[in-house]
Amino acid sequence: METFGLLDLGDFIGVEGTCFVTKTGEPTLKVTQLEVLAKTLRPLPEKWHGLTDVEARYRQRYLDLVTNERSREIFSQRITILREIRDFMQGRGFLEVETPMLQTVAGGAAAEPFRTHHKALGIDLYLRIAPELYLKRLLVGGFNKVFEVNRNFRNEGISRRHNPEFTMLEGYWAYANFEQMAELVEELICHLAETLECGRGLCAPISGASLTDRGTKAPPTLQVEHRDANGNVTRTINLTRPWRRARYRDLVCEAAGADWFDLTSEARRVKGRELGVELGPQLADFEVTQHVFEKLVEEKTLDPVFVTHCPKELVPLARQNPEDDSVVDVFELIINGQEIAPGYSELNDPMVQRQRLLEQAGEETQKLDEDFLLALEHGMPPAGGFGLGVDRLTMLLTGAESIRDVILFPLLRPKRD
RNA sequence: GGGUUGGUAGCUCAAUGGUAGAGCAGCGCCCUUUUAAGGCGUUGGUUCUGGGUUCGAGUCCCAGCCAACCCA
Repeated sequence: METFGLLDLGDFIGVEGTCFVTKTGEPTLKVTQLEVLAKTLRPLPEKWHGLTDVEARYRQRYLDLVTNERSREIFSQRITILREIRDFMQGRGFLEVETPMLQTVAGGAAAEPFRTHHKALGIDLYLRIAPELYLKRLLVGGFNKVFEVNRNFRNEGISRRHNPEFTMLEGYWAYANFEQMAELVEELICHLAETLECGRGLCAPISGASLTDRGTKAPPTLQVEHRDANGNVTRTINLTRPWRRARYRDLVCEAAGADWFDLTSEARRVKGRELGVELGPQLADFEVTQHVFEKLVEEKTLDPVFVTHCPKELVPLARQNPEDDSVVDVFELIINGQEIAPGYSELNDPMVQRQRLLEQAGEETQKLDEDFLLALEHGMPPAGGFGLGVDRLTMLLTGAESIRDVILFPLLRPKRD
């Protein structure tokens, strides 16, 4: 019994005994054997306030998880999301595949890669910035429905929305187009939202997001509520289907005036600045419009919108629209003020693809993935493709304000002392 | 990369330029229905780092490190 006093909060112990209820009604154990399984040397953070220092929460995630229930809950929801993504995609006949993380050419996106080196081969390799070019090789190989959910690496800045390594879902579907991909993404995200609602009884949110399914009468609604630390709803995002589809051009006109595209270049700049958009002097016309789009449409859009018919300058690698060659057959899904998922009718013409990649590579022809182009020359079926950032999706569904709150060990600058 | 804010005990936070404190945790004793928190007592500090101003710096100034937020 003296040893009991030597125990500290945080020790792991094993006990044997019989259960009983005290006269005050408290269920308890009459302990006959007690064994220390592990001894703590350091005290846990205070249990009432928990660990609130943001830096400590990220650097010593284990303390955050031990102390803060909300944090455990977010990661549990993330795990559910990943499991349900796989279940959903496999249920629709997509094969989950694994493609190289180490690539000789970092293709499939416009981003700065991380470089590493293979000793035995004596060559530099890149950590992938996207799996796209390998998944398309699989389309050539006859895998008509494939997906991969795994890490991408981009050697760029760190922010509330960016971590250098992040988890991406990409899916490709032969003989489908971007509109069918939009449908698929819409069903997938709604499925995830509904599933998290089901798990609610086990891990009811204290703060952050909750999902409500209001009313059994038509039309049923599906909403995500984001809450602050006091549990007050700060934002409600309506995920009820069907989601809006709108053309890029129409959305710009809604925000900046129906005559936007009739104005002269100069008049557009003036009007853009009047509307509060900062516009540098060197911008091309399509960039001016894009800035207006980002500030006045994207950032203000809470509920889901599939933006279609985007100008080809913005998405140079996509397939052009058959009726209007100034726009491309893609969608950008916007929810909660940010891009969540792009989708494409994929380019499968090897000649056009080579030309576009050459233009993109410019002087740096070593960036040309000849092996991928060779694969296309063997014939890739027309296909729809999409990408979905799992971290940002988790932020949306859990109400996390920072990507660091949905990544267990986000990259921080190391402490020196 | 630029701007703003912050960094004090294990944790949460105080401290007009004038002896670095409190609550919780810890430790000791007492009490025994204690949904964070029963009572009394008590230990605990390179105030992020390095310079400077000053009789005197946690506080003011400069530089650096780390972080958060905003902007590019």
